[in-house]
Amino acid sequence: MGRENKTIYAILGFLNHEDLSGYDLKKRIDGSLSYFWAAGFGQIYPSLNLLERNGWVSKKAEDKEGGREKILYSITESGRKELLTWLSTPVEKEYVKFEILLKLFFGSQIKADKNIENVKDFKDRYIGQLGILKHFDENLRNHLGESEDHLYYLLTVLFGEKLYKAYVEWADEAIEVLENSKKNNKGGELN
Amino acid sequence: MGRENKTIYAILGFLNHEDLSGYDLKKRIDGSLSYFWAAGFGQIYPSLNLLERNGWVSKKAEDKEGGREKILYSITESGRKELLTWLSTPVEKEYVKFEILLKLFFGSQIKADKNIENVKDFKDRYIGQLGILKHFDENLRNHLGESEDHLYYLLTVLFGEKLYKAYVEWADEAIEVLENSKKNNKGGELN
DNA sequence: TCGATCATGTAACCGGTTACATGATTGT
DNA sequence: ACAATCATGTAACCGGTTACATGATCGA
Repeated sequence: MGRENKTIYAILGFLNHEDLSGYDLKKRIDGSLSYFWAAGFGQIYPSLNLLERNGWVSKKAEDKEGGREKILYSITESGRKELLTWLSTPVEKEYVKFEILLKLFFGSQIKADKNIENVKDFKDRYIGQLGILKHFDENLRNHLGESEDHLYYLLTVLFGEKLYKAYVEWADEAIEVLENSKKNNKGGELN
Repeated sequence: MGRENKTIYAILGFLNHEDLSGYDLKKRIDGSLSYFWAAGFGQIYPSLNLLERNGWVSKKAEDKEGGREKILYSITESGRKELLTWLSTPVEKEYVKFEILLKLFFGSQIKADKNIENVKDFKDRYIGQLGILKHFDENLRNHLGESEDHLYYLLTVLFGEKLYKAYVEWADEAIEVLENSKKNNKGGELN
């Protein structure tokens, strides 16, 4: 599972820009990281406590006329140092699980058409996602230069586009291979 | 986290071919699924117990002259039914976390060169993996037709190749963008 | 009035990882 | 003699998800 709570770095990263509450952090994460790094309240609030115990963030209740109290967190100097250290550390190997592949690996046990259907479902999902990413992409390109950050945001979007395109291309190939295998039962011609 | 232990289907899938022990299952998984679905002993043995409690597998001690006892598991009729049902069910949305993107998202906080280094590390890892997959690919193509299974195995390998190629292509683009941003500080020209 | 949003948290649970315990056999 | 492999498991722990509890404000 990666053995270390890296969501704390997502939190530190945002707090490095501005003071935020747990609720705000959730919105920031949902709005920009969620495609490759999601987090729920059940993880954010405990993580904030952990960060505070480590002295990497400090909290203060925001004065607020009316409404529920809001707790704002600020990054500390040692928190900023921790963030920068982590940013400069080489990435660990990612660990990915693809249910679609687990299903296909044992696919000979069911009809080819069923497998094709599963692959099509998979494909359609990412065609939809590609459309969303395209908007992000265009938006970011229009605002490049306003802030150096946008360049980095764009790099993450480019990754998503490459990734989802690879999914879709693979799905098309897989569907073709499976369609062929229905006709010539002896394994189907490849290439 | 996906909310359901899908590793049991990896186990059922292999047991559908032949009776195996927990130890054997680990080797099967390491040898063919581990690129997209890993499992340790600490998960396999408890999962086998769960499968048995559900009546999806049955166990029998294998007679063995000398050496430690070996427990062989066999899939039951209801286990086979469960496997086939799952195989025919549409895949759930996969949930992937990319630490490299989390780092890059906040990349403006450190030197461009450090980010480039991180991306290069990422790239090199997958260039290596691509070499390994190429061997799998060639091997499988040479044995297509021997069993229908090989066609399905090949589809999972094709996925890996597409995926890792996408990683590498993105890395090259990202490195180029970051190199450019070092020269023209105003965000770097894209396209 | 009613649902959405703002806002903070806790508890139960589950999947998965790591470390540990145990001990025989086989190959160098 | 010693390391690797065969072989089965347990316990502690951790990251993460889901559901629950609570209550105010704001717009339709």
